[in-house]
Amino acid sequence: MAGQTRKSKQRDRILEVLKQTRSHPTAKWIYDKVRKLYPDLSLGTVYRNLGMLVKQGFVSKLDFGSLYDRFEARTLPHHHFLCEQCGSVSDLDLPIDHSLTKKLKSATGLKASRHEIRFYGVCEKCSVKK
Amino acid sequence: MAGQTRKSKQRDRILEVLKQTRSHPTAKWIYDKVRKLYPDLSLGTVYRNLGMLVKQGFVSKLDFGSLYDRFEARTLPHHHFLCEQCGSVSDLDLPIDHSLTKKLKSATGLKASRHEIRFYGVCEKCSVKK
DNA sequence: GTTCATGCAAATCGTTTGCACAATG
DNA sequence: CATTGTGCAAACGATTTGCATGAAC
Repeated sequence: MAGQTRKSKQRDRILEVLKQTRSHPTAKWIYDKVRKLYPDLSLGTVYRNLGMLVKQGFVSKLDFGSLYDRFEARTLPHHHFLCEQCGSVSDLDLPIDHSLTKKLKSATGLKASRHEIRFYGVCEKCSVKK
Repeated sequence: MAGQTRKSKQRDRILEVLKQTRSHPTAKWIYDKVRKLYPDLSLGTVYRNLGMLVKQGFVSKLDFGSLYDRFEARTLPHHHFLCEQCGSVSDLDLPIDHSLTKKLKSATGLKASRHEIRFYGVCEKCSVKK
């Protein structure tokens, strides 16, 4: 009843391609890569397999939040808390630590103009609901 | 030739609604709110006006990255650098500062299980291209 | 009156899903 | 053979866009 996972050449290749890149590709990019070996591959298969690989923990989906655009009338930089249960986003009033961008510069040479910290957890409302 | 921006009741109301909430609403949510006053409002108008307000700096669009899902075969937590020019995403090897979640807890009471820092700037490749 | 903003509907685009067939075990 | 994975195409859902009409100036 657990539902088995069978081997699939397509899935193996998808994971391999993903392991061999340092970029953070989209499904389409992976599709184009893998299609060189399996020209009949379909995008749907890529999405399905990525979903399985994420579920199995071999792959991370970069969590850029929900599918929806979200807006706010608060323009100054600030951090966010994202509830993993209800998907809500809350502003945080933590002070901005400007030394972080300096640390980034000295460690990597990259010049960032700003940064945002995203904390992930369970918000108060959701932790009350058992 | 600059193209003028005229006053519009709909846009005023959209900004007002956005200013009065502490949440980070979607376009649809705003649409439903504003429609109580202007029942003929269309979603397209909401999107158009949000775009204008963002361009004018009155509103921020929460930058959750591109429309596309992005994947990576790197499962351990790490930070990211996002290029504002070419949209590329790079992994960073900065150490994870676990004291941040403790600071969050003592400042707000919120318990985060993890966090991610996103630095925004111009990547090396793009800063070379003039 | 000229130009910009609106409402409506159709188009777009990334992602998901139903289905018949092929591959796995 | 029983079940899972695939390709294909259609469906889906958020966002964008073309167009005729209405509002701003």
